Amino acid sequence: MTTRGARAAGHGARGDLFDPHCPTRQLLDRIGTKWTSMAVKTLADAAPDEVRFAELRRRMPGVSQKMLSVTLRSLTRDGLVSRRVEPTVPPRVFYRLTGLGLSLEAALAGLRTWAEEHMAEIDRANEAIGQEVDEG
Amino acid sequence: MTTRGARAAGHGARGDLFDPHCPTRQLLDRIGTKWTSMAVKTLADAAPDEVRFAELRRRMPGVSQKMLSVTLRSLTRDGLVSRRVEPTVPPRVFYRLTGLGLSLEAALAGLRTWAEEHMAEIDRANEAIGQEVDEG
DNA sequence: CGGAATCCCCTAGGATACTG
DNA sequence: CAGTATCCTAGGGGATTCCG
Repeated sequence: MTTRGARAAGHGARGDLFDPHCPTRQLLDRIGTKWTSMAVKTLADAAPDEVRFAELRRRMPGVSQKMLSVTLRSLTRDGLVSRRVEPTVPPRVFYRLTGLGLSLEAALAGLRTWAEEHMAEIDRANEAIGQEVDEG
Repeated sequence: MTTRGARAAGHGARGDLFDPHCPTRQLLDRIGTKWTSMAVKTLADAAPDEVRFAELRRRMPGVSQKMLSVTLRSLTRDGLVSRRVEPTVPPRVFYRLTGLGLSLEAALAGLRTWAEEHMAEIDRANEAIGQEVDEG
């Protein structure tokens, strides 16, 4: 999650710090961000309907308005989310996953399944540390 | 990637900042870390063979010895990687994915595929920013 | 209502040096 | 060889305030 600055430069450029052929790292830089996966999931649950900013915020417990804004802007830039503004006063802004976003959600679903099935094991492994000497 | 400190406390505890029923977030906190996914992949490619520390380091271009160490310790704590020490002088330490680690790799493979197929679109979307006004 | 700007803290993670 | 310990900085992300 460190090389985020490389985005503006375009990571196909010559001066890359890391393997430019590792799209996985790039992807994780995006979805590894605190609220991205939750936003994608929330929008996916609503699809094909659009969701307004405030409503989205309500469905994502704990997110600050700044971070939701930042997250959505990033997703929009990446072409994963579409943004529609109704130029009323006050304005209404709607978000929805694009086709690309939906396909990402499908890929994420796999991870989610794994997490749901196995995170408990990881927790148990962590708790087991420190006891292993006794049991030896 | 921020709430990492919650690990020691055990995220089943009462004081959780976020939904304790979101294992996906926990998982991303792990694999979203800069070197974790690369380490898992590298170990998976070698499986079922063990890999020594230095060899692993060589196969992961750019990783510092500190970060590899930290990453491996974390993976070991999580039960995703097994660690075997030969108490020779100098010592030789071998790493290998556990069954749990291998199953994670399988889940990660899905993400990798998605990334390889679609990161280019994301790049294109990013580059398109700024032109969209011209095109009307 | 949606969001941009500012301030500030905290952690990931790189460089370097030391140990067994 | 395989770490561990220390120092340092860049950036994520929370709170708060201001704007159209």
